[in-house]
Amino acid sequence: MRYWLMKSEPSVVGIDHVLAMPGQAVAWWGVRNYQARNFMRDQMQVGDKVFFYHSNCPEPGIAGLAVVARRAYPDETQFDPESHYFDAKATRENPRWVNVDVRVTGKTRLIGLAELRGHPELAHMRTLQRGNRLSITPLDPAEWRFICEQLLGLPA
DNA sequence: GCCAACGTTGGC
DNA sequence: GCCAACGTTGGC
Repeated sequence: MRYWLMKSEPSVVGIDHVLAMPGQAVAWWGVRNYQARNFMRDQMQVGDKVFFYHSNCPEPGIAGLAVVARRAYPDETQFDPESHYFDAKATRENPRWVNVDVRVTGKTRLIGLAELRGHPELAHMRTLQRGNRLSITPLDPAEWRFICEQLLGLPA
């Protein structure tokens, strides 16, 4: 079981959008970075725990809890010529991009970036590192536990 | 809108 | 394989 932080832009898919979906689950489409893709393809398992992070918005930060609900499978948007995420080099036989499904299990209070940065226990979180742009990053179990227990008052 | 940081592309 | 040019991310 692994722990992840996954970024989404709330103007595209925010946590409230996902909560309104059937099963409160969504395909994590649109990832076009190889490192992030490889995390989904090679490491993410059903049941892995996820912080749902809102990025590129007025209040960036952790907005909710989620789990991986389906293992990686081809991202449909790569095959759609109308999509911004279309990839001419991807084929059904040889897909290049994958996504997992993520199911939101609950909203949390918003833990903003400044607050996250303020805790020495989280100093090594990948998302907080200077220049980091990865939209999917692994978390240490200790980091997960700290955020759940100390910042959210929830059992980890 | 700015811009730092990083990733990708493509000529050589 | 190098690396300059360009594109993207994402906080501010």
